Amino acid sequence: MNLPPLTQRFVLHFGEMGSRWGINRTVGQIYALLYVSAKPLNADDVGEALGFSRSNVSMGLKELQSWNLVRLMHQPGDRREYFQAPEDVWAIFRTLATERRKREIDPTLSMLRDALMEQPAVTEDIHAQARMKQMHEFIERMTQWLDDVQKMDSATLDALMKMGAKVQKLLEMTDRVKKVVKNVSS
Amino acid sequence: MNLPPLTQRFVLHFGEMGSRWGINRTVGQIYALLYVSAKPLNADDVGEALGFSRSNVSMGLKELQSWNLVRLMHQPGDRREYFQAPEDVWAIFRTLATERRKREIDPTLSMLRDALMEQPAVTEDIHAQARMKQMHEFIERMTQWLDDVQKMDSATLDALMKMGAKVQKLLEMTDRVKKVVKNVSS
DNA sequence: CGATAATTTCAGAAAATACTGAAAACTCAG
DNA sequence: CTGAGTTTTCAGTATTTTCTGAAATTATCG
Repeated sequence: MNLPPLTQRFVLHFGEMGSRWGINRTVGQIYALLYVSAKPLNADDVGEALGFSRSNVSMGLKELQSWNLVRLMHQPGDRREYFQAPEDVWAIFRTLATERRKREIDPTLSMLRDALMEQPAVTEDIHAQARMKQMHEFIERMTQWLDDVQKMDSATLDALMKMGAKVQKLLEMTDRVKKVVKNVSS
Repeated sequence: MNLPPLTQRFVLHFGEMGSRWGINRTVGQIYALLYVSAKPLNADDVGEALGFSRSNVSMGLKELQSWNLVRLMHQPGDRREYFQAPEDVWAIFRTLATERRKREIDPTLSMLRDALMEQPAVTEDIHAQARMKQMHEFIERMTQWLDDVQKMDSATLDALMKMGAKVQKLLEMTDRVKKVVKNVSS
């Protein structure tokens, strides 16, 4: 690996981090490299920059494509495929959220739904089922909220997050306003 | 493994899921078992229920403790340690968020901060640093928001999430109200 | 303070995962 | 259609992670 110092630090860090997620070191490093690169890179560029075999890069890029995390493009007069990460960090985050949900949340929800339909046969399973119900409700609410949030554009989301805890105050205030309006009109 | 059917399905599912997160199968299964159990379990209970060696259970429980995901207790007249998962799913989620942040986000933030202080030496690193700045700002905003949210109690959070997209409408409405108030009073 | 019960550590075995080079498959210009 | 350029597949190897049993450590009872 022979990268400029800042890039190298970033790439190595994401390699390590990758393994804490389900993603492996190779994939983490490839994504980090694409993320900081000014120009799209082809598989050979990536392999050379990171010191991976060509086939390993191919696997890694395939994985990233399956996550929708890289865009594939072509340069005029060059047959090779070039890859780049999206510019917008918000967009990357959204993709990540969508994909993780598809892989982790949805299967869990479906398992829970199935389990909730069954009639528990033994005492222990009665309690277990009650616990599953709690978890199911929690996840349903969480994903419903995520759906709502995903529909907003980046600007609105940004505004909402900047408000942070103030949303709570807003909630209370709105409550008071509503009451006043009601009193006046009646 | 000899568990009642619903419990078994749940436990196996979380074992598989565990490996998609950084958590390994054993730890996933142990947590699932504790989560659905009506009573606290000791290490032998767990080992027998899941068919793991005593030492493996010990490792798994230690891991879960380091994540603050289990509570340790004692039964009167019994020397063994008993473990249970918290009742409140919200609380579990919060712990998970806190811990993942400590392990994944904070180190990344600190790496990014360091990298942003440096003077890039080559052209590529200038662009790389700009990208890191974007990521840093995004994560800062995200974690600030999480901090705010974590401070709310479960009920408020629940209300907020139920509103979902309506928060946006609320935002717009409040804007109008403010303008009206301003007009009236001037 | 022993003796006993319970937990933890740890070296090595077993299993799972990642990585490579070589070969196969695909793509496209001529 | 041919063949050079490119990407993908895959069997075997290397590496990492998980798991176990035995031994060491710690805690508690009498």
